Amino acid sequence: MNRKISEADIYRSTLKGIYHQGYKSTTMRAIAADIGIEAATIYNYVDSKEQLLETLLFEIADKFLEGVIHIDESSYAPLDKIKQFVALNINLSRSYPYQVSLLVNEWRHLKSNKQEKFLAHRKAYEDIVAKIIQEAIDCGDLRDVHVDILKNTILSAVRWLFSWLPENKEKINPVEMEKHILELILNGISK
Amino acid sequence: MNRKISEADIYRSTLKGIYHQGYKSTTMRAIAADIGIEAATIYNYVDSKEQLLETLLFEIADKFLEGVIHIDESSYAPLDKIKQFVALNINLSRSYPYQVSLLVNEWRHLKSNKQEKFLAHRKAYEDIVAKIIQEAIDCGDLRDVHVDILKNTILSAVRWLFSWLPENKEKINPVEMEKHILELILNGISK
DNA sequence: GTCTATAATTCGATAGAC
DNA sequence: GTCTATCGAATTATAGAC
Repeated sequence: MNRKISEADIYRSTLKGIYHQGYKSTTMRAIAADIGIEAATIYNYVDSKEQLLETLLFEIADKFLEGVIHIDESSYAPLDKIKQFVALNINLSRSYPYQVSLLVNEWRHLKSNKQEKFLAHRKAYEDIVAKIIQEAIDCGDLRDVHVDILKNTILSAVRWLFSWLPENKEKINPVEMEKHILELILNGISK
Repeated sequence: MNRKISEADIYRSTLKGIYHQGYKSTTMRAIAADIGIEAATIYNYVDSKEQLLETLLFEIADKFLEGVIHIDESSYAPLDKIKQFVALNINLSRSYPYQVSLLVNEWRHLKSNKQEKFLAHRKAYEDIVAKIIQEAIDCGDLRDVHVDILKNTILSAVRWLFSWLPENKEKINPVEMEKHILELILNGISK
């Protein structure tokens, strides 16, 4: 064994860097220094900096799309599908908080064709979410509000977890947390 | 009059650039080209690129802090303060969507001392929000949930507007929109 | 597989002519 | 006030020794 590092070390360091400083500010030198090698060595594992972002980005995007497809294809009632969807977001944000953060902004740094691929991927994901929401409206389980407003409010209401969970010292009981968030989204903040 | 452009042109172009590509990818040359001048000319109006970001960032941060202070100091009941707070977010996101977007991530590109200033500013803002929420819990108007979960869910639930409103073709009636969003946050998505 | 050295580019910012 | 020209630093990526 004459390997100083592994490919996983590079991806882990890249992810940490992008999460804290953003893609552009995370230099190959900084990634290398973080794991104790020189920048040139990275190119023995990956082709380019963009490939690092691309891999990390589509890996987590696939998990979201797969998850929502499975929920959609399940036999749950529409409202229960939405509950499952919120749970999916909480679980992925808990398991992969750093990677989830990439989905918000960093896709802009992909080159044109990869960027289009990502946006198509995201559209497929959001279309399924919108479809589930529409079904829940149609069967009278959800408020009859403009579907975009409903969709974005739901999506947005769980988009703070990826930045909060890593810093959360108290380590709130995850089952309790999910219960509370679900309650807030389904039945509102007011008592 | 021998001025080709104005300071406002520079800030407007900078803001548009950062909104679409991020601070690091928005070069002084690109800003200049967008308004039909050379990059060097910008330095006749501002000292540095960071000054552009700093000005735009604190300008909008001040509006949020001022707004929430006025709400807190008003004679509204706690729950009504929260309604006012949601309305404040919707109004600022509508009036300054590009600038609001800066608050999410771009503050990371400020230099250390300005970054600390921003974070102190943001903490003051969120502390007031937390205080209002706690008061509303105490008087029995809000669900008795961990205040961080409540705060982040509310803050997050209106954080999609700045990116959605500029692209919203249908131009939904703003009064109607505010009513619906308020309803979703206060009473939940389920009917 | 990792290193040193460096090529090629791009960026923020300045100097000085007009 | 705006321009051309350019400096100096930083970046991604490659070449080649070991």
